[in-house]
Amino acid sequence: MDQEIDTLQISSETPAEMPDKILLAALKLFAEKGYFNTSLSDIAHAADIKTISTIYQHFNNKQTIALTLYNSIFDNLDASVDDIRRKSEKSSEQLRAIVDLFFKLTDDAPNIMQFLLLLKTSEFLPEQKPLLETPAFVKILKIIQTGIKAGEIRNIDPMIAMAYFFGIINNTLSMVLNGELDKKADAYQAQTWLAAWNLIAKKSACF
Amino acid sequence: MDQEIDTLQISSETPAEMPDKILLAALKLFAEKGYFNTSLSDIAHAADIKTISTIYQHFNNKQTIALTLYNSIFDNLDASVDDIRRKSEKSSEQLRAIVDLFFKLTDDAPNIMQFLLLLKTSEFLPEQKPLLETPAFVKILKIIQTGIKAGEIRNIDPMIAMAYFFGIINNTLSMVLNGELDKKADAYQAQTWLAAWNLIAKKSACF
DNA sequence: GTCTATACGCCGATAGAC
DNA sequence: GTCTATCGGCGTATAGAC
Repeated sequence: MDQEIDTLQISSETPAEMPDKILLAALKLFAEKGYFNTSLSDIAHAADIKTISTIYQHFNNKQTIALTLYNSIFDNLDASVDDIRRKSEKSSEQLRAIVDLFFKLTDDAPNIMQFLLLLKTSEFLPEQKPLLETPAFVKILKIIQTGIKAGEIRNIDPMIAMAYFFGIINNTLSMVLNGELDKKADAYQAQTWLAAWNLIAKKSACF
Repeated sequence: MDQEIDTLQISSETPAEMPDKILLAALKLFAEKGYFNTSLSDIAHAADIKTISTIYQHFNNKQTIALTLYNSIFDNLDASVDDIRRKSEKSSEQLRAIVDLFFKLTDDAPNIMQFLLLLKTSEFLPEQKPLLETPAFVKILKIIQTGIKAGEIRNIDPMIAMAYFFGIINNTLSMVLNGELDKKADAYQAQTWLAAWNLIAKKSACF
C-alpha cells in the first residue's frame, strides 16, 4: 500500500496548503487529547496560525473539521480495500493485505490509526456511521463471508469471525499506540497475523 | 461473582441514597453520551434533582464524580480479581472466572462495562492510570505469567498473550455493548472463551 | 486573506435565602 | 438540605478594519 491518505499527505515534502495544515494539526490534537479537549485556538496554534478566524475561512465550524477528517480517512480506507480486493481473490491474501496496511499505518501515520481505533467518533460526530457499518468494513465483512463459502475460513458467524480477528489485530495495535507495547507495530506483525488468521482459518489444527 | 459493585448497587431494591443516585445517573449518562456531552444539569435531571446545587452538596466538582465512579469500578474489579485468585490456583480457572465476570457484567451492568471498555477515561481523568496499569490488570498479567511458568500457557511475551486474549474478549463484548452483535453477551460466552483460551494455552493443538 | 475586537451562550461553580 | 439567583470564564462564532 503506497497510496497516500487522500489529500492528507502523511510524509509529504511540500509544505501543506492551508486547509491541509489545519486538518493535520487537528488530526494530531484530536488523536492526542481528544476532540473536546482541543479548542480551535489549539488547532490554530498547532497550525502556525495567529488567530482562529483564519480557520473559519476554510471550515464552517469545528465539527466540520472532524467530519472532513473522518471522511478523508474512511474514504481512503475504502479505496484501499477496493484496491486489495482487486489484486487478489483469496480471502486469506486480502485479509493479510489489510493487516499489512493497518500495521504500516500504525507506524507511519499513528494519528490516523488513533483516530480509527481509539477515538469514539460517535461522541462528536453522532450522525456518522459506527466503524463496522462503514463501507470499508462492510467490504471486509464480505471478504470474510466469501472466505467461509470458499472453505478458507471456518463456518462460523461472520460477525464473530470479525470480532475475533480484529479483536486481536486492533487490540495489539491499540496497545502499541498507547505505548503499552514498547516496540514498533512492525515487530509484532508476523506473529499477530498468524494468531488472528489461525483463529478463523479452516485448515488450522485448532478446532 | 455475586459481589455487588461497591456502593453502586446494580440491582438493589432499596431506592439509592442521594450520592449513589447521582453516581448512577452520571454513570448511565457518561456511558451513553460520553463525559463531555453530559452536563451537570443532565445528571441532576436524570437523578430526579431539581437543581445542580444539590450535586455540589456531595461532590466538589464534575470531575470528582467521574473519579468516584472510576475508583469504585476499579476497586471492585480489583477485589473481584483477588477473590478469584484465592478460589483457584490454576491460571486457566482464574482467567475463566474473570471472563465469566466480564460477560456477566456486560449483560447485568452494561454501563459499568461501557465505562471500562468504551470510555477513554484519560480524556477526562488524565491523572488516572490507564487500564493496563490498574491494580486489577497488573494482577491479571501476573496470572498469565504464572500460567506460563506452570506450563499452562505458551511461552510468549505475557503482554502479547494479554493483548490477544483480551483482544478477543473485549472486542466481542464491545460489539455486544454497541449492538453490533445482536444477542446477549451470554450467548457468545462459551465459544469466545474457548477461542481466547486456546489461542494462548499450551496444550492446544494450535501451534 | 489575515488580524482585532467583540458578541453570545453554555456550563461549571458559588452565595445565600428559606 | 434543597432551591433561586447570579457570577465568571472559556470557547465558538461573527463583524469588520487593514
